Amino acid sequence: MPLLMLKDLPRYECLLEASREFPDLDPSATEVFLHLLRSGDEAFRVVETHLAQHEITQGRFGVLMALWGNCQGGDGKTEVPLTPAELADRTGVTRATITGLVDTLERANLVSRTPHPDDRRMMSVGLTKRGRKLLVQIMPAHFRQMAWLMETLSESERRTFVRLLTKVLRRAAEDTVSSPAAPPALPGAR
Amino acid sequence: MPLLMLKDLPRYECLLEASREFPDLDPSATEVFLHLLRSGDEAFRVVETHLAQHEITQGRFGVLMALWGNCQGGDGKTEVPLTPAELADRTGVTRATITGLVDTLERANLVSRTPHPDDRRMMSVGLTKRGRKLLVQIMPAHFRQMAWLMETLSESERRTFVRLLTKVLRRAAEDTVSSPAAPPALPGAR
DNA sequence: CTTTTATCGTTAGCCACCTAACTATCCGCC
DNA sequence: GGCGGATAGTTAGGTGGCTAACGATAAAAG
Repeated sequence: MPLLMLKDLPRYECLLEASREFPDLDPSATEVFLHLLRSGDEAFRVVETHLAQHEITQGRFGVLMALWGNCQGGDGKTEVPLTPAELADRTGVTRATITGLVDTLERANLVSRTPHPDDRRMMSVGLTKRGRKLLVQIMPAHFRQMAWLMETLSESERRTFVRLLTKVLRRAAEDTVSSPAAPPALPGAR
Repeated sequence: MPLLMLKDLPRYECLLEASREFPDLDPSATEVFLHLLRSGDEAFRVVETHLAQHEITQGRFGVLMALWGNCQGGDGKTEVPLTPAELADRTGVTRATITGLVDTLERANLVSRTPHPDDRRMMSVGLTKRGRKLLVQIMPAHFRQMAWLMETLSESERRTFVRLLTKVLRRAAEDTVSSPAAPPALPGAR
């Protein structure tokens, strides 16, 4: 689960010292990077712990929320059954993973699979009554938890935070699209 | 792998709208939370992709770095063999996981297990020559990648960023230590 | 109409995480 | 000295992620 296998982050002086041995090491960049992964892990752990009380993992929750579909789809009426491929697309995991998650959720009677009416290759996955009920039961505390986690940040800090996170996100996204045969220099050194 | 099973983050208006239906939902808090997990995932993916070229996962890299031990231990001489329990402690995973990772690394001849001289219950895990060589080979590009990822942030932005990340980290840490029998109200609603 | 190509969901097999239980060893106490 | 509890590492079994390959179906090409 942890993205960052490092419990105690190195002190800045350590990074500085290491940067003498390794000129490529940018102390402040490394510091931000490590803090980002560390904080993400911890924030994740907090909500994961809560969801676990309902036998729900982050992956299953992602599928349920996608099916719940408040916004995301944006077309007025919210809850709409989706195909596994659409679920994979929205949650960002592979179709194979969706198969497994839907298996689990179906076993727990939280979603149901039905053949797709138009295309016999496809399935249609939708929330069951029980799934809907569980979501309604879980969400308030889930939302409260996120709110609690960010309580110490002012509105202006939050805006700044989102701006910085977005900057990194965009930068990281550049790396994906980099040409397969990489140009001579840095961008990820692929 | 992904902490956040949600590829496209909801627009702020969506969160605002949803907050009318769910009063517990704090739009700006949720926005920060989702961005944090999303950016963490992406940053992780970037370095993971690089490490994968050397048949190294983030977990194995964590173990290797712990054994390399620049700073962390802090006692002058850097590289020191560690016991599995120490590795687990420093990397933040269970001893069982360490067993698996060390198995893999040992098979690849990057680390070696030897009986601990003082205590026959313990093992002593150390880098092999090959492991040391691989690290020296990997690290420069790894450092460059982190630097590249943060290149768009000024030094002052980085300081702000670390401050905000630390704030969230500390808040999240509060949740762990919360009394098993929780006090009446919120703190994570455990 | 037939053949190819693309797409769907699933399967099989790998990896790294977890918890719980186990064996071996050490240590404190009588 | 011997015995009970703590601690070491491992094992067993579960989960959720991945890739690669598959059979079924649909759509495009001939």
